[in-house]
Amino acid sequence: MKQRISTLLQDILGREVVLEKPRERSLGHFATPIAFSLAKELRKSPMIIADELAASFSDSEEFSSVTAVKGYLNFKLSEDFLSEYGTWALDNPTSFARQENKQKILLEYVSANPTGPLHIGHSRGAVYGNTLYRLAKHLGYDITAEYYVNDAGNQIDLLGLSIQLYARENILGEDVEYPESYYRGEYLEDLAQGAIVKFGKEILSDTSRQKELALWAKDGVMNLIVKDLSDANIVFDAFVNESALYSDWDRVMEKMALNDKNAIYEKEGKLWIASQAKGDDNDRVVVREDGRPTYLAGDIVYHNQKFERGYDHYINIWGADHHGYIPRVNAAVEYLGYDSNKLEVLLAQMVSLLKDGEPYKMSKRAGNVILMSDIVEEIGSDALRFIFASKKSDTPLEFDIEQLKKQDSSNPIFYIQYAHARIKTIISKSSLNSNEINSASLKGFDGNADILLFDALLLPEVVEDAFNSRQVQKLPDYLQALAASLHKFYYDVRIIGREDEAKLLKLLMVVALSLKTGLGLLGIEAKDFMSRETDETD
RNA sequence: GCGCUCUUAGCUCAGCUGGAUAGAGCAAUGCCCUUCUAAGGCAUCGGUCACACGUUCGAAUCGUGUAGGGCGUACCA
Repeated sequence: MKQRISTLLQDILGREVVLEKPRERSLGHFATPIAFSLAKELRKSPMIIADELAASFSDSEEFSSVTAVKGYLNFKLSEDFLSEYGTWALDNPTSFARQENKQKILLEYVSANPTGPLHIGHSRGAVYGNTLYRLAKHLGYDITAEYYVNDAGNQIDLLGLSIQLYARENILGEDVEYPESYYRGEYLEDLAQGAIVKFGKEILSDTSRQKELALWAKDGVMNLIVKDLSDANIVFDAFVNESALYSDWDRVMEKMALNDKNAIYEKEGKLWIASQAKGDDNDRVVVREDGRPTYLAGDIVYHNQKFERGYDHYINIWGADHHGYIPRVNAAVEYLGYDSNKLEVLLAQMVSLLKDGEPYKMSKRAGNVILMSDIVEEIGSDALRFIFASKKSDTPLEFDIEQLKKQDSSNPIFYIQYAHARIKTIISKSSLNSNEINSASLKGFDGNADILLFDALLLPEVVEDAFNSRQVQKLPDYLQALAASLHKFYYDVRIIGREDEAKLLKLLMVVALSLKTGLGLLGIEAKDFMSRETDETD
């Protein structure tokens, strides 16, 4: 809608136009401050320019009025335009807010180490990434969601060791020293018990079999992670194992050397990548003195593989504590002969939890982590998704765990769900059938109904803007505002029994479509009915 | 020290390609159920947009500086 208006204005005014929301709804649907920017070159006052411009829109199908107020140009869309659009949306519900985009995108996110279940910090990036994924799909992009499994390196050794220590302490009853850096948590119990069934008790105390134990256990941990994710409606298209990449290492190094013979060099018995020459602070070690590759080595091979698979654009979602890592990966991508501008790294900032106003320090390796699965169980996946999707991902977020547990109006997801359920209830209570509703027109509203219609039809712009700007929170913000409009309308107008009942119901159906589509993009299912819980037993 | 980033209402956050009176939710206070679910609506309260200077007809938005917070500055991932 906005797109169409915008190009229309460009045709008439002959230049790019910034469209914004007017200060007040009564002024119009769209506004532009273009007269101000023209004022200087035309050497005329903005007021006069705006008046002149307004006059040039005298006969246009799309607008019912174009007015100049204090230098702003305000546009009011015509009833025909809005009615046609709303009817089209109801007739083509699955096409509403959809687009065609040819671009192929590879999205990598979560990629948490397979050393324990996901915690609350991971879930932010997970929700953010999955919401982007859903938006992209809806907009027609060919997008693939991928999880990079770091199943090699120190943390895997540590997993094996941690299981053994846990088992020796809690199952075999030994007195062991359990250093801070080792993993803890209930899941170790299940892994240890599983290991006994699979390998026998001996493996729990045989230090030479740690690796074997770990390699077996990581699959179990991945199952936990996959379940945590799917409980929050997050599903991946592919998993790539770090361990499977190293066979490609020699070829990738040759590839870099072919592009730039100084890309990789040897010093002090180690292999380094000359990332400083590509904007990093220092050069980085990729293979240690003992021949073990560093984490970066895996990422280099992985990114080479990504680019060889040939996408138009690559998006990585990383925790904010990895931001210093971006230059070295970019350096590697360039040494591999690819355009690092195609690689976009989005950072999901830290989540800090408060409990009754006190900071709640999270550490994955301490036992006191807040598990994603616990939160999903307590407040539901819908509320979790909504909370993370409604905050800008690149600013640190702080919230009180007690607030999260509330299931009342302070939880905006209920507010939106309730709006949708109210519409469904009215429609089911009306004596009109769907034919009578669908054949009504969306014209000739009084009161605020036309504003509600316009609001509901804004979804396509919001979806597009939310994805393009990677500002996912614009969608929940919009849905909340739309729900507010609906609730107000519901209060003001008693629909059943009015003579224009059919067209009002049709209007509500457009609102419901917008809410349902929007919620779906957030991975939340719209409810047709909500039963109020009376007495809460806690 | 250096790099990145943040600072907007009591709290959590929007707004930032410069534009009309800086917004929402929560909290607080007061109203509205003989009315399609009150999980709702209405109203009130609440702000020197961290501070200073600069650019501009115009700055929460852009630039510089200051203060304070977070993260990074690994041959950990």
